[in-house]
Amino acid sequence: MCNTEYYSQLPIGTKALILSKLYYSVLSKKLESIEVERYYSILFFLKDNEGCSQQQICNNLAIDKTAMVKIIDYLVKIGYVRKNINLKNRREHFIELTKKGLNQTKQIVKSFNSLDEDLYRDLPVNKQIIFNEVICEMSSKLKNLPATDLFFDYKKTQKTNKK
Amino acid sequence: MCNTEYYSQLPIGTKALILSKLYYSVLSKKLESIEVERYYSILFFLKDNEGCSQQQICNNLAIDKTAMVKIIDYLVKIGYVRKNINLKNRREHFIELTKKGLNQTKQIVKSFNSLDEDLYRDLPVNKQIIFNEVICEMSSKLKNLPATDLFFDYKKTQKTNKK
DNA sequence: TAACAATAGTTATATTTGTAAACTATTTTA
DNA sequence: TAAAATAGTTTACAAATATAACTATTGTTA
Repeated sequence: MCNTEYYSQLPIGTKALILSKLYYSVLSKKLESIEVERYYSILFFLKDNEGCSQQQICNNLAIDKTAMVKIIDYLVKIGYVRKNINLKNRREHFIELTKKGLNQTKQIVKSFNSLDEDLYRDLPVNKQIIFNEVICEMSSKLKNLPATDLFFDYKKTQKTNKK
Repeated sequence: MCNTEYYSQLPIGTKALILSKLYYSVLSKKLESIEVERYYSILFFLKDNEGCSQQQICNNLAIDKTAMVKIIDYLVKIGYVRKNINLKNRREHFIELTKKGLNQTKQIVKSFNSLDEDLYRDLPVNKQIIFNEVICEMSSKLKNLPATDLFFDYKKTQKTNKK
């Protein structure tokens, strides 16, 4: 037989995945009027971290760097961001929001914040703090456990030149 | 300029998404010896909910039902699950683990549990409880907010017969 | 009870994302 | 200076996501 409210018995990672799916589904609804339908978290991140390199976005948001190339290309195409070579380290590209991108991103940030407020409403502040502490600690613990190297470049190139 | 530890300032949904990515990346590493490389949460769910319908899995794990068809087909093909028509409601298919599937799932459950234990270790029990309360409450709140109907079939067919 | 709506699952299609490998260009290290 | 590491790109393919239309079955109601 099948429980209807099984959520609380699920593993931590599964709970987190479901929470994020529900969250982004609600957020997308709130942001239907915006041109972009995704990449909200990247724009959110860029607003606070102007002139970031692509790799820094990847590291902070756990997104693969080959996926990031396409995302940035798309955001450049629709005029949300600009790409400038770092003259001090010509491998790096600084990513910056354009005026248009910044305007749209302000709305995105507002939606993120209002949704977070909805979720924190009626929740005692000490519980909010503990929730944040715990989720941060868990992510930082996980970063130090052996993983399939999905997002980070931990010596991916040890098998040099295949021949 | 770019912070290296920006995580704590991210929105709730983004934190949850990153946590789940890190979690599954570590879990996959632990389960490298297992034949399947994904669908761990579905097998975990089935172990406690034998004879579930596909729709019930979808509702509980927030997975789209068209994706579920392919996943179940695959799990049937590799001999992990069985599909039986519910004779009391012939639209429904009961999904059950086979002996092989159950054996593999036991290892999967073990890995989930040991990873959760790692994450809870050194964390006071009251914080563990609050974390779970909060994450459950948030998911249940989100289910009651307007969303793009990704996973659930809330009157998707209101625009009848297109003509 | 006949028409209609709702539900469970399927198929088809298109787009996006995930993953791996190999690659250029640049910088760092030995 | 040669080798290794880093940042980003390209290609190719597998898998996930999203939409729409579909069958079969069950529930509702005029």
